[in-house]
Amino acid sequence: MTDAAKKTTTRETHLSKSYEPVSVEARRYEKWVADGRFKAADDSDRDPYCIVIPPPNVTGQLHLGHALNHTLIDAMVRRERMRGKEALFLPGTDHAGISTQNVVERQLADKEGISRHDLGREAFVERVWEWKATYHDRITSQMKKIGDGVDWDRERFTLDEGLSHAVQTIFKRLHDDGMIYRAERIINWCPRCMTALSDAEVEHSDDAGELVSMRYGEGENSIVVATTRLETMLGDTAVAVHPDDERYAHLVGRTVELPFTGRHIPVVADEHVDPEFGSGAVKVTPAHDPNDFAIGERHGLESILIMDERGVITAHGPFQGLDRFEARSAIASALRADGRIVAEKRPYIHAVGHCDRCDTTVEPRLSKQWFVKIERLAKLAGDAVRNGDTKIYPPEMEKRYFQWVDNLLDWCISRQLWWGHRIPIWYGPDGEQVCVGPGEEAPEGYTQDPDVLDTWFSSALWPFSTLGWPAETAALKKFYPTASLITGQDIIFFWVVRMMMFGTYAMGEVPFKEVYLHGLIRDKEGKKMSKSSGNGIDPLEVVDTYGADALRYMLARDAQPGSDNTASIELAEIARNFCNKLWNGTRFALMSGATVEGDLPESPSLIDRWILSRLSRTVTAVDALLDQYEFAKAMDALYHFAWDDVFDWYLELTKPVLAEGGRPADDTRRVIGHVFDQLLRLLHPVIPFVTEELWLSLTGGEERGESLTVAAWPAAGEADAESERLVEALQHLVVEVRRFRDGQGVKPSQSVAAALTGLSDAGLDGQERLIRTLVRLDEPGEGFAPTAELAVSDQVSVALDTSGTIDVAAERARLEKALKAAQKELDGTTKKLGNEAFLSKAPEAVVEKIRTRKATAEADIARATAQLQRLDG
RNA sequence: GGGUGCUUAGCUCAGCGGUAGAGCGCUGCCCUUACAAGGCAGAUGUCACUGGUUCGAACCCAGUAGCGCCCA
Repeated sequence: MTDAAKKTTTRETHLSKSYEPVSVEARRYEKWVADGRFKAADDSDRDPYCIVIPPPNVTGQLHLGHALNHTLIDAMVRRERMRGKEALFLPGTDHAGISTQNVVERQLADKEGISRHDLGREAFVERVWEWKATYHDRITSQMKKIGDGVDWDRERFTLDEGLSHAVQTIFKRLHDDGMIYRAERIINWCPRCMTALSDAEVEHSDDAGELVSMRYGEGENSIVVATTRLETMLGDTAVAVHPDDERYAHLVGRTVELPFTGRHIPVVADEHVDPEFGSGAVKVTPAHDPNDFAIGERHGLESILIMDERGVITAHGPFQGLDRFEARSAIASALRADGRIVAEKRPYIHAVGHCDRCDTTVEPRLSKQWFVKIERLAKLAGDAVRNGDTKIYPPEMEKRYFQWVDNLLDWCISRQLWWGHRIPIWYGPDGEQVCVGPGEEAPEGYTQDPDVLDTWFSSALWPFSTLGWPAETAALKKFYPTASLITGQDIIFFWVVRMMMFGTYAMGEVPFKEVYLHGLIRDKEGKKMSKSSGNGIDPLEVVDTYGADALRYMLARDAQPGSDNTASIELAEIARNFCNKLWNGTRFALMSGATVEGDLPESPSLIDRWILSRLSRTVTAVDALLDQYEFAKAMDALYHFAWDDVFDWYLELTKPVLAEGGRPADDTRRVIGHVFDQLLRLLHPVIPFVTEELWLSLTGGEERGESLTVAAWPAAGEADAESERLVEALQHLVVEVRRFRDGQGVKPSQSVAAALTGLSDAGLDGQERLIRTLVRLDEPGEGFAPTAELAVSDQVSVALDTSGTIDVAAERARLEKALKAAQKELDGTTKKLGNEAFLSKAPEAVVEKIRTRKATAEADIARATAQLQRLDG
């Protein structure tokens, strides 16, 4: 810290020879926080710009997907802060009901051999809070390490007091609006987590099972049904056929005997049966299948639950006490022994639902749960996007949004867990039921519903509960609706849609004006990264090895809207190399006396005009790209401006000027200072640490309490096309000479005598000395005897005295290659221009362009040919 | 099964109607006092396949094949 202060106060370049992130990052981050750089004010005159964090699981740890997400959010917010907005990146975490409870239960079992029931609800929840405290510190320190510029004073947790109040408030409001109800329905049940799940928490995969066809009943009174879930037959209460299916018309209204149970079940006619599938007859298990439940309701069938919460068969009979999968094979054997199996298809690939937390096969199960009526909310959420109140980036993602939001079923929100927001419904001794709002007391003698709410129920309030809702806080007024939501496209259904529903419902206004859905992180094989498949790259390891800036840069430069990121450790190295290059470029600028003091020169030199023009174009491009969340392209533009234009050309071009000294050198020092000042600003949102460190060295701003975090974002100036054209000509000349030298095996350090002609015709008056220095061409001296002549362009040619024989073969090869390329170009353009249809139908501008290309090709050929002849001569 | 996207240089990806591009990798030369985590120069492609539209197709249309994702 004191070292750094010394560095900047002396304004000298005590920067190390290469960038060492560890020596910079933690120190910088602490200072930013201490100086309140990320704090947003509720009462400022500045326009608001707020993005709320997609809250990570408080007991989880950051993976690369989080790092990508945070990088993009942080970059957007930092840029807006620099643009003078009241910028807020609001942090927090969620309580992740199921997975957190799972983890703590497992730990209790492993370490103490007890279950949550042994502890009891209160003590168990107490334990989870302890667990939460530990892991909360881990995840926040990770966020600090990757440089999240969040307002820590506003950090929220879904289970904290304010947010719990918000949950209770909206529950009560929805309840009183008739939009929350309790009903017996078929829900997704996880027999391992022992709780209901919402549709979104079920993942379907195509699994290999078996399709077994079996016969119910005997003789004329028999019917064949097929199933992949044999065990459910114990709960069958009917067989259904299509009403028009003549094969079974005689059976409708009669009963067949259900094996093992002694029950006689009716054959019913139902239009929803597909007569084409299997035998055309289906078994009906209303308590264990949503379609069968619907059939059951239509025909007044009994619903028989045949297993308990763990998936163990409870139906009386030989299979009682077996797990559902054990029962499946036991039943198969028994049926086979009975001669009832008429066909078996194995493997039979079919979609099977799995719990997205533990991968256990989900059991559809009749159960009494709480639901949110979705229709009105879904319409609000869908219309908000249709109306353009919220804009989705990339736009293709809208389809996926509508596909979900327009086909939503009622949302099952109750969970049979202890960790979460307890449902604020209380039951009276005589079956009364009241919803208790915030600040209200349940009547004496009532007991509260034991279940808790789906975590996403509270996450859905996040964009406004975190700002103080339901209180009409200044923060809420200032920052709602938030500017944007940036999140992975995999949680569009869990989270984005639900925030849209609750936001529009509770606030009457969308929660965010834009949504940017970024891709997932994959490994080099295209697989989704995960800890279980062992292909994960730990972002914190990347930080330790290459620095947070390298991590952020690597992620941002690969973030293309609509496609996933392919991460590999090599990308981190590339990113680190860029940071190092920037470090050294700036170090050189400082050593050259670059300054940000005073006005820019009134009449800058050609190369200064050129770099200022390139800067202007870069600012324009980066702004346009970032406005569209085109991070990869913005980074590409910055990369090329920095590396190609500034480091490879501009700095090299300034060296001779600086060596010359005098006023031109002073002017250029000022321009170098400006260019680096602006470049560092442009890069700061993505690579905040290295840019801050360098910028403070460049400007000496630390002692004045300055920081790049709050420095003004660059404004694009005018482009200067003339300077760009001239410098391009100069670059072309330089490259041609270098090629020649390289082809001739002339060492870079070796000077060659040369005469340059036609520079003023090419508009490069006054650049001769610069060019000579750059490519080591000495003035022709006594006895100058050119051995080769390079016709660089129509105007410029260079005669070189290589003081000896030249490698004719190499030079000929070089020229012949150029000639061949030009000839190909001439052939192509000549053919086009000889095509009547092309001339009459193509736009004039295109025809003109082809004519120019043809002329250029002709000139190139003439020059190359002449040079080849000279070689022979 | 219904949607939706992808297939371009060895790898990762841009380009989406008018000269095929980038980064990395590769080849050669160079420790040129900012940087070898670097510099200079160079090589590299039947733009998946088959038809069609067009003066002109990597780009538009149709079909085929492979891969991916979402939803059931």
